[in-house]
Amino acid sequence: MARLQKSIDKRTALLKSTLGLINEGGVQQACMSKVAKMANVSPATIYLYFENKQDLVNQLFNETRELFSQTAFKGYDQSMPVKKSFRAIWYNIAEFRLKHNEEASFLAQCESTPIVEEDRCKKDLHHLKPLVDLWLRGQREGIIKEIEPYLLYAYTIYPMSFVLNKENRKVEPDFLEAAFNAAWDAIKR
Amino acid sequence: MARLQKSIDKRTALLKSTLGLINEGGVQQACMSKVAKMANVSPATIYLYFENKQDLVNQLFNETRELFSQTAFKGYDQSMPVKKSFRAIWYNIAEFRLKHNEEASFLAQCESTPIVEEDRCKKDLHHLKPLVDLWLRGQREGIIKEIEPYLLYAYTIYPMSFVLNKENRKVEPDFLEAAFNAAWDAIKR
DNA sequence: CCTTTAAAAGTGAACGCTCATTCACTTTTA
DNA sequence: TAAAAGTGAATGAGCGTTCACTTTTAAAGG
Repeated sequence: MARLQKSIDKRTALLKSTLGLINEGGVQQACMSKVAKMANVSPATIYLYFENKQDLVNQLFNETRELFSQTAFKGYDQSMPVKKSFRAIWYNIAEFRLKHNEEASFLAQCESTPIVEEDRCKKDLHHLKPLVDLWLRGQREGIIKEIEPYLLYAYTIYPMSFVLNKENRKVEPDFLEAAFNAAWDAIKR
Repeated sequence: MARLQKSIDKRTALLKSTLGLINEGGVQQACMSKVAKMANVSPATIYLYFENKQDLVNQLFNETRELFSQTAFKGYDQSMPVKKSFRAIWYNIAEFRLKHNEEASFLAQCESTPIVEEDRCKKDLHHLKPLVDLWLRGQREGIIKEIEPYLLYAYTIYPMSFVLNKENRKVEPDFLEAAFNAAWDAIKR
């Protein structure tokens, strides 16, 4: 049991190290020896937990995006009105960008770079299904513009990865509210 | 004269090869030997035109962004009303994304990846100064929301790199107009 | 409770490969 | 004909990955 926990911790440390190194200098800077050193293990140990480097990066991507989705829909209640729901999800995602800074910029890097293999559904919105459904409901209710979810995403969620970045100054509540209003105005009817 | 032209052509071919390779598989896939082969020169020849790989990538970035700025403000007339000017610039940028597909996705990659050295002004809007000035004028006229240029950019220009991508289906005029309307609605008062 | 023991986990050094860069040399230019 | 441009092969560093080996683990036996 303690043994299992140690194993999990080591795996987590390896993922964390990879995350940090990729954020600092891209994939080529995250070499196996550095990842190993940062996680206080031998390079060979990495191969007990991951098939190879690509597998390491893929798993990091999958788990990071899973964390993203979970945060996005934390406490989401479908019975609320469209705008209120949208606001809740939008702020959840903002919270993710702010609290999990490294994870967020890693995901942003994956979106515009061939780091991760999964090309097929890289650009679809599968991981945001409940949000897409919410938009469709909003469209049926005549609240939201009749444009593709793709566009709705581009003008509400996508900008956050630009706006909420670490090199940014402190993010005031006013700033966040202004950003949310811009997002809502972009897609409301 | 013919000699000078040949020199320029060779340099251009090298930049073009680098662009293509980086887009295909990231910086690590754009190795000097491949760049050389694709441009029909010897690897050693690259070093007649560029100091090293980083210099090659930096120059590619600078010149690509220069092309971007020039396209953005092509035929820009400051005396026109704010919305009309904004529309013209927005469509210019859309044209850039569509016509110079490779250049556009390279720039997008640079924005979220530590490919290029120039960290200082990576995230500022220096290369879009006339647009920022236009926004300020719009704010004075009470047409545009009183929020930072940073945010205005995030909700009007930044989304385009997501929306207008090569793996996207054909871009109809209607689609483009819908995207523009979303952008304008996001920032108009 | 302590010792045994075999499997599991972990290791540092080494291998083979690829890459950026250089160099001695050849070709082109005017 | 000498300077400029271009070259293919060589160099050395760094990478991902493997391997022979050591250490740790925890259940079994006394």
